[in-house]
Parts: sequence; structure tokens; C-alpha cells
Amino acid sequence: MSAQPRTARGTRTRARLLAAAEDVFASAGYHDASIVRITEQAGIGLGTFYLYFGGKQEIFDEVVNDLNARVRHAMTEAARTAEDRFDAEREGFRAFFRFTAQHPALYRIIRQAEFVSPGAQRRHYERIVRSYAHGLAAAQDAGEVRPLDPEVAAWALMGMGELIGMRYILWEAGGVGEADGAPRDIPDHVLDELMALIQRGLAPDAPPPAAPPREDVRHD
Amino acid sequence: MSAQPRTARGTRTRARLLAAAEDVFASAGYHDASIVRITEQAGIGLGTFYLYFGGKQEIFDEVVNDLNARVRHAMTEAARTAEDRFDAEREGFRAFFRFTAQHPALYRIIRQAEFVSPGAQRRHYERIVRSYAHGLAAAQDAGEVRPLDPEVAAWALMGMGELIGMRYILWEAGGVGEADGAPRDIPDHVLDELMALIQRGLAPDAPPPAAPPREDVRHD
DNA sequence: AGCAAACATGAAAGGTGATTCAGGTTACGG
DNA sequence: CCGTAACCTGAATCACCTTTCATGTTTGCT
Repeated sequence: MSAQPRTARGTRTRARLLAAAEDVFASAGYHDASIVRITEQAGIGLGTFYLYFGGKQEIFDEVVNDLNARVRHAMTEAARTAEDRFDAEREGFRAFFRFTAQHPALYRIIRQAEFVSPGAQRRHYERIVRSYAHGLAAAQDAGEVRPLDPEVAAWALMGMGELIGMRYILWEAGGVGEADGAPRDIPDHVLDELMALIQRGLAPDAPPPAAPPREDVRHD
Repeated sequence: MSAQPRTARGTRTRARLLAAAEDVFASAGYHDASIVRITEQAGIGLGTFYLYFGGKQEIFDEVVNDLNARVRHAMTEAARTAEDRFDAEREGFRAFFRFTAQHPALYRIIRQAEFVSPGAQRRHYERIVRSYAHGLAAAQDAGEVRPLDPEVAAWALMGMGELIGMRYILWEAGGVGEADGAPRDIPDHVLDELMALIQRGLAPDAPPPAAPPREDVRHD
């Protein structure tokens, strides 16, 4: 069984194991990520691993939870300062892509969770959707988003982000040779195209054609 | 090394191995899918496996290619009779969801390909996107779709389908208890919501509202 | 300083699974 | 009804991994 560290040294050791595990799972995959590799990468003895984690699956789950919390934090934080729904969408997605660029582990690990830990995978997606759907519902009440099922929309929009991120962030921009290892940002035109799809998909229907404009629009 | 069968018996044996592999990879995952399990499920001797496949990874790749060809065929076939772009989208997605319901192996296997065979995974997605982007470009030329980058749009739309399928097909409809093992179709309202997003996202801009009356916008 | 409690360690036990191979069985042209 | 090529087989080999544990080291407290 795992145990919580009781001293500063133990805390540090546990954290190093977690970080190493994220690395190794992401680069080698669950199957090839042996405990030996994780402890080596962490610079820690093999046996020590079992002081803090019950086993391979247990540390995997913890890595998933950790990544989930971090990516949601990044997105929420980015969207918090937005003034309208569209701004929130754009900044949220931008934060997601940035996180993806800086932590490719997110994708690789979530995908593996399909078999390694289906429950953890499901929790990951559902947590993101929940807050996304909340945001959409609120925007809907405010009239910024047309009537729609916020949950279905949230899954669809998250899907767009997922594959766009995979293609344009993880699979380095196809074609243009870029050798440096620097994490690339989402190309502007890709984000623009994505936001255009989203905005048009969510926008309220235009008011009845030639709708009687309110008083803020003056006609003489 | 693998070898092609030279007799009817050999052909049958190879096909049984492939089918069994799809099953086992999908239900147990690559890691837990031992050759023993595959050959047992196929009702074939262990050693026989190596007459037809070079190893575990080789048969995995072949399963991926096979699934890819089948799902694309299903989608293309469904979209072929459509009269306009929107119809094509709807029928294509419907076919994709139906295929997903009938062959959950598709998702589970593609996701694992991330590590097992990144090349095969990439080919899978890229093949789907290529034909999707072609369709969009053609519709664009025909004026049925607004100006946009067909490739970016194709990735985004495929992403919607991927996550919607995962949520509403693979994760049996959340909440409503349905015990039977029958593959469920996509709920109508989900498909409707999805199509609404797509249609609005792709539709050409409405022609200048109410016949472009130049003279009514006066700035003195 | 002195002493528990925490912490660290890696050799070895106990498993599992991919792949090989030497030896049978089946199919089919002649 | 032969003979040969194709096909089939599963025990054995080899490699590698998770997990345990007996033994040593460090930390924090008094």
C-alpha cells in the first residue's frame, strides 16, 4: 500500500517519482514504462517506489488526476478574465493548446488510460465537460449563445480541441521543417479557423430580419 | 517474417487470426493481448501464428489498416447518395456512429496505436481527413460551404465525431439503464445538436441582410 | 549526543509472455 | 495411392518485470 510521506525528504522523493512517472509514461507508454525506469529517471532506488505507491497502476492514476487538475486550472484561469463568451472560448482553447505544447504527456497518457484505467480516463473527460457545459449554459442564459444542449455541445467542442491539438501541436506542424525542440504555439490561422467554427456554431440566431433596432442604434 | 497463405486452408487460418486479434486487442488491450489468447480465440495452435505474422506488432498494424479501410468505406458509401453537403455530413456521421456501435474495436485500437504503432495511428487519421477535406473543398467550390481552410475544418469536425461517439456510443447512454448488449444508435437529439453545430459552422454567410441597401446607412 | 521512526536500497523470488523449433499432419498433383 | 509442399503444433527458451524483504542510512526529537 502507498503511504503519505511524513518528512520533507519523503515529500521530495514522492514528488520526484510522480514527475518521473509522468515523463516515462508519456515517452515510453504504460507497458514499456517499468518501475525500474521510473525510479532510475527519478534517481531513486527501486524498492523506494513501493514506499509511496501501491504499484504501477496506482501511480498512473495519480498522474492522470494531476494532469487533469493542471490543465483545467490553466483553462479556467485563462478564461476567467474574458469579457464575453467568445473571448472565454478563445482564451480557454489557447490555454489548452499551450498546455498541450508544454505537456505532451497529457494526450499520450489520457489515451493510454483507455485500457490502463478507464475510470480515470472517463473522469478526466467528464470533469472538463462539466465545467465547459456550465460555462455554455451560463452564456446561454445571458443570451450570448443560442439555445442548444450544453452537454452535447461541450463534448463536440472538446473533441475539436482534442484533434486540432493532436494534429497541430503534437504532430509538429506538418511540412515546415522545424528542428528545435521548443514547444510551438498553435498557428494563428488554425486558431482563427477553429474559433470561426465555434462562434458560428454557438452564435444566437440573427434577430428576425430587419428587426426593429433598439434605441442605441440611431437612424437619424 | 509473415507469409501469404498458398491454399484455401491457409487463407482461412490467417483470416481467423486477424478477426481474433481485433477482438482480443479491443477487449484486453495490446498489452494483455497475448499471442496465446489470440490463437486460442481463433482456435489455432500457438506456433501457427508465426506462419502468417511476423509478430504482435505486425498483426496489430494490419488490424488498424483493416478497420480504417472499413470505416472509411462505410462513411463514403453513406455519403455517396447525399444530395447536398449537409446531407453528406449527416449521413457520413451517422454511418460513422453506426460503425462505432458495431465495432467498438475501432476506438479502442486506434487509441492504443498511439504507442503501439504511431505511424499506423497517424495514417488512420490522415486518411480520414484527406477525404473529408476533399469533400469540403468541393462543397466550397460549389458555394455550399463558406470560405475556410478545409483541412483545419476537417480535423475539427472529425474531432467532434470522435468525442461524441466516445461519449454517446461507447459509454452507453449515461444514466438510462440499458442492460441489453445490442449496439445502440446515436440518440436523435445528439445527432441533431451536432449537425446544427456543423451546419452553422460551415454555412456560407447569409447574403447581405435584406438586400444590401447601401443608402440606409448614412454617416452624413 | 542518542535513539526511534522514516526513509532508502537492490538482489532475488516469482511470474508472464513473445518467439523458436523439431517433429507431426493434411492436401493435392501426378 | 504416393510424395512433397504447405500447414500445424505446443513444449521449451529467453528476456524482462513487478514486487518483496532483509539490511543499512538519515532525519527529527529530546
